[in-house]
Amino acid sequence: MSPYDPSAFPPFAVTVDLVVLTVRRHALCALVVKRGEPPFQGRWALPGGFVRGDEDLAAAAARELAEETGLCAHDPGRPGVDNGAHLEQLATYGDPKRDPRMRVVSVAHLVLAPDLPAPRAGGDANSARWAPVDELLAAGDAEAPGGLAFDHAQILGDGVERARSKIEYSSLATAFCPTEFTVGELRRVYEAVWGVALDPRNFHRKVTGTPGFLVPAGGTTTRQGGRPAQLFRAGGATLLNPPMLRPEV
Amino acid sequence: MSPYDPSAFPPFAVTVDLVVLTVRRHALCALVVKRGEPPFQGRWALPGGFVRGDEDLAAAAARELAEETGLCAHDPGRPGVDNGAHLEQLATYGDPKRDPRMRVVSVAHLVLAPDLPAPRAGGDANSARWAPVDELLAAGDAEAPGGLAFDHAQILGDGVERARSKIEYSSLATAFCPTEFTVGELRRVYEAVWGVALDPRNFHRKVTGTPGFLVPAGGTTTRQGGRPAQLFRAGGATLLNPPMLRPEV
DNA sequence: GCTGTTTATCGTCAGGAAGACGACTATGAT
DNA sequence: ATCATAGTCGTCTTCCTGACGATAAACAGC
Repeated sequence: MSPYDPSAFPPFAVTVDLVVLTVRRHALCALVVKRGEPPFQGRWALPGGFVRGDEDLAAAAARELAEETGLCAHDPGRPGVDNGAHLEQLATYGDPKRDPRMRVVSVAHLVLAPDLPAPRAGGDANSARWAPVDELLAAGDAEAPGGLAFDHAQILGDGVERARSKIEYSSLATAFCPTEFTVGELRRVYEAVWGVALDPRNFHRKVTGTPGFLVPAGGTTTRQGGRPAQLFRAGGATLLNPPMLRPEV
Repeated sequence: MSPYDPSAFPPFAVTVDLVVLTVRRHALCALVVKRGEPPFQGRWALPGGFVRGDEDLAAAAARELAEETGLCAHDPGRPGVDNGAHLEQLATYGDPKRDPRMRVVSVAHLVLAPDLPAPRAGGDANSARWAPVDELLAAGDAEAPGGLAFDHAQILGDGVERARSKIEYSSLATAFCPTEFTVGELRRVYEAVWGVALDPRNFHRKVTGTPGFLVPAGGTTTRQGGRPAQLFRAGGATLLNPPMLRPEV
């Protein structure tokens, strides 16, 4: 068969879906939007949309992210503005039955963002919200009445697992923090993402002792109450060696 | 816009490409096939092909793998025969210009296989071979005369990097070994994949001391020369904690 | 001002893991 | 018999981590 005869392959629709994670009030939260049309009308789903004909996958993800949140994604693959969120490709989902209407292959992307103001979804604030991932995943998949649409529960679970493991050996946890942050704020990020309590003294020793992880920003803040804490910025290091260790069990 | 109006999205072709890695003669090698038609006619490329209309992505990858190598892939996602190779999704490549003829989105998969007999490619042995990844990557990308076709140098590089990092914290290195193997053979896998020399004594202590990594198979072999070595099988553990450490620099 | 509370930061100590490397063992080759 | 090769067991030092005591600097309430 000729691999490029247009009749030799079936047509696919390609979409991007976004797992946008942030830490709000000590909980790991994901952005979900309410579906306005069938199937799964009225159900919550991950934001996403079709890839355009002349558009790269990462560009499509960044465009959808900007449309949904106003965030400017910082693609680590190419230098540029980094006043935004971290964006990386997560995985691709292509089960023939994942969309009941047609064959859709979805390239899921993972976004890690600092705490944001209330989400906007094309101006309609009622149709988008931050929801704790524990609640979303406990609600089950699309078979369950309150579960996410399509296979989005699976996608969200994969994204959360990626985030949980990636902050172990990279400095990505800083993507959940504002530009300047304290060691305590960074620790609360780890605690929220992993769902565990960490020893503040050992955590402080670890992160300040890892070269390139944090650089002092020169000020202090007392926004958490208690003794003023030094402010830091994310350092140049992206890989932590040795890694942060997630506590057992 | 209606997201499911067929006129609202452009048509894509979806393919799977395979990064099939093995260890041969102390070198990490990848399977490449010679292209029989333009573009890049006569150049080496990764094996792959179109996803069928009713086929899951992993199934398409397993089918292509079987067609190219006769290997039976062991998808860790679902239980089944595991007399074959490890297969996992790697990443998806969708640059609008990655194929000069049309819009093709390729879902790359990574396969780790034990050393195999000479490859077959549809019966034509001249059109497929194992090549050391160092040579393939040193040859450059599709711009260079001897480089891999399309963006396959990029895909291969990503697959190699995934394999290099994944054997650190998982027991995946055993996927490069036959069913029964010695500690020395497993060490040579790590040395080939990482391109470093490891201390045989510390390596032996590490792998035999990690619970669930190796289980004794009950025999010994002398196929490497020297003192007979105990034979092991891969144990049930998939995640190594603490991980194997790749030496610095 | 004083006291209690909260958070940040520094220090100490014991246990474990890893790198460096010595020593011994069991095979085949000469 | 001797040597080369590979495998296996120990030792020692160093570093990292977890557990946890102690001090520091802010604020709230009396």
